Amino acid sequence: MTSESILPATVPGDLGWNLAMVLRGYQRQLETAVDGLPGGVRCYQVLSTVIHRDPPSQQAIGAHLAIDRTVLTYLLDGMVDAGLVERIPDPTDRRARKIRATAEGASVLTRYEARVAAVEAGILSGIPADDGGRLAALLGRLATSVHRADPTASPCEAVESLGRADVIASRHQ
Amino acid sequence: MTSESILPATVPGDLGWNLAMVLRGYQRQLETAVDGLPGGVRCYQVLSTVIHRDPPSQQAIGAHLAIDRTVLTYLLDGMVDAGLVERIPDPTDRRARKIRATAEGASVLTRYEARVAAVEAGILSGIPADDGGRLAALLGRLATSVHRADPTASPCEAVESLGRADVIASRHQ
DNA sequence: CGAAATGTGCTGCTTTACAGATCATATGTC
DNA sequence: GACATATGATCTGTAAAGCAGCACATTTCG
Repeated sequence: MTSESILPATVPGDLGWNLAMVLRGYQRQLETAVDGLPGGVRCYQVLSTVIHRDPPSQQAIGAHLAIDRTVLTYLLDGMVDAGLVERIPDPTDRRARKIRATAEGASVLTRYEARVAAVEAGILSGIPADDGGRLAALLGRLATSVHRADPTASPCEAVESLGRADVIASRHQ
Repeated sequence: MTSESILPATVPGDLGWNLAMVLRGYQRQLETAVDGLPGGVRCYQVLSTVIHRDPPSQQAIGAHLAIDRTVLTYLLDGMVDAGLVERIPDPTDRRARKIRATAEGASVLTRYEARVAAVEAGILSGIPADDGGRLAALLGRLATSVHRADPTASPCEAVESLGRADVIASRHQ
């Protein structure tokens, strides 16, 4: 009862509706923004994950993005065919395949990241700029907490602890 | 370039990842919370929409919840069979079917709303309480703006303007 | 060396969403 | 009033996506 006051005047279920509405609008715009990539939005997500988080295996990618292993297989097939990434046998564990971005994959990602950033800014432009920043920051913290409580997302916990400031610096040319 | 500063230190695509992560954790918990309803989460959403927003037709429900007309048909079939709602020919336009909740449907919704509210509070408990409230409020405003910019969601614009304070009052017993 | 465990790829099944046609009703025009 | 067109709902068939299960290669443990 005491925690009721933290919620504004909404109906139970509005949180999910709001999340779904924002995510749907975001993903629809993103679909046009990543037009040309084999596999659509997921291709961008995989490429971004590979470059920015350097996951050790396909399983780590799938766990991070909630993509089924079997789906990831043919998704990566298309990306390999397009020359964006390559499968390299992990020298330390030859069962696993290390997914590494090619030079073209890196340049393609840089190009598309500008579009994606524009889409995100466009979505957030619906509310005042400082509120947009606050929302993005709060959402990031909430996602981290949800992610931590999620039992299925254990493999990328190690990746989570990797530094991110250097990664961000690298994308600003 | 000037709008870059409104974004915190994130990679382009993180907004979508954060949204998807939170929504996925939310919906997973919700699935267990609405266990017993015919149609799962969507049944709850439809029931909540019918009672709280009083949509004039099935089309309005589908547009509001982004449910395809054909899917909504058999989803409502299950709800009618369960005695939660009933299809009433609209006297003003007999092509349309007015979906009205039965007395049992209303009581069922009230019961399940407590569970859903608990899930939402649990999700938001991952961050400080006042931040959770701020996030929910900001997300609501952002969802409204996205919704307004969404051309496919026009039919429920009229419903949007309906009062909500009375609805909230009624759900507190 | 043998046995269990793990990563990956392949196959088939189930569920789900979407497009098209159909029927009933409403609206506009003559 | 008669007709053509538009809209809401339902039904049918098709396409896509996810998931469980099996198979193969490789690692790790006993």
